[in-house]
Amino acid sequence: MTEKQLQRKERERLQHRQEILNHALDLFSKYGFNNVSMQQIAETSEFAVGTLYNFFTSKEILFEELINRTGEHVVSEFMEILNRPVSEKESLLEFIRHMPNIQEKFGKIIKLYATEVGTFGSKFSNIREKSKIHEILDIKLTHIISQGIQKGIFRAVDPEIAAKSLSSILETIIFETTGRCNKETVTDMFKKVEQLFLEGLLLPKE
Amino acid sequence: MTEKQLQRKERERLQHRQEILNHALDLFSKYGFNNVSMQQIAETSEFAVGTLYNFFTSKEILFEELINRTGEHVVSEFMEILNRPVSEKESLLEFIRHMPNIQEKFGKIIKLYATEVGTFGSKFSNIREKSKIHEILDIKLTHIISQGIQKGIFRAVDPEIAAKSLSSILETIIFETTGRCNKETVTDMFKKVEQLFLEGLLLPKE
DNA sequence: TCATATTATGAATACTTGTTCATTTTAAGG
DNA sequence: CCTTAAAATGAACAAGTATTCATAATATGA
Repeated sequence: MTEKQLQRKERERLQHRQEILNHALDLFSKYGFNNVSMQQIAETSEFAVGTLYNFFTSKEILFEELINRTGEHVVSEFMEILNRPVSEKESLLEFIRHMPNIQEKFGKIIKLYATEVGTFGSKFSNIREKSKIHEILDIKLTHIISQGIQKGIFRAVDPEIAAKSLSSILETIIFETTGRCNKETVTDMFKKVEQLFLEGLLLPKE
Repeated sequence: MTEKQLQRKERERLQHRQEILNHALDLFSKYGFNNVSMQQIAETSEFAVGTLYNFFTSKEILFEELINRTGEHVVSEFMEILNRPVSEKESLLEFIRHMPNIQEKFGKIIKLYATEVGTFGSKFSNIREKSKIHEILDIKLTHIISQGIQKGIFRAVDPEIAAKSLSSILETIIFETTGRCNKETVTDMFKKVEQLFLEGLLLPKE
């Protein structure tokens, strides 16, 4: 077998693997880990059950691969935005403004992650640290807000609660819109978060 | 059989039923619907499996009873607070300040509800409208904030997003603290939400 | 104490679903 | 065309668990 053919075979194998992961993500994020059978994943991705087991040694491993692989993408995309050398206010602004893209690209995985790993994480033992979306994001946001307070840009609120507050409303919107709304609606919702979060609720003079 | 004895039997039966529901809530909220077996519920509540089926025709029905019964309690407690005849600002304030009690009494059910019904609600067909915690709460909060804006108490933010924002940070805290933190810690966290949410993040003059 | 009705029991059953593996299909190279 | 290795297949198997039901325990009233 020539070198080129080996490469093609390798590519095809990866392609098939990815196909399975994609369909699994679709199903898991819609119905939850326990409500999707290997049969269903096989049918949907047009392979036989046995084939799935040529790629993944168990259903749990398949799930963990999904989370680890995609989770790291989400985290690195978050970080890329939040590490840009701009002011703390700009940083949060850009973060919120990128949310429609994040939702489009990663809505399903974020939903799945929050539902399965966030709540019953103990069940899955091989989730890599690098893909722990929530923890990493909250730490980073806390740091940014904390800096902003020190510089007198933000009010002296509790940075950790402010970070959690931001990440939880963003997650809620991702939850509610993924697989249901068009991008325009989504963009509009995040725009409103921007106004709410960066301007505050109460009028200064009451 | 005398009248009184019938009443006692009836009371005992209800007592047993409640016992089962209590232990089921404990288990479900810790491990999730699918990760708890009827055997486990039976052992924990010190009845035989068969006895559970004298009270509930199926595992699903048991779960739905739990959600319906307790869900309505949660909703009515929320409403009692939010319907008091005080200003919009006071209303939200009292709501947030009651959260430690809510968490103590209803943390488990709120967690369970969000995890199972909120995300895969389609699986359970008999959840009563009256117990749809999220929907009802968000509508009420939206209304209050909307009123507050009209009266010039609040900034002109989007009321629906503001409502979602508040409810989601409160839910997040309930998630993170239930079964893990003492009441003092919990009270402290909600205090910080109060400051953040009612005073706003950005300084008026920057 | 006995007869009866109600409630509790848990071994047995039925069904779902994750996993395996002997067999078939595919395709590259001679 | 034949050989061979890699990949795909899906029927069969294994394990777990929801549910049933014949039997036992319990309590009531005569």
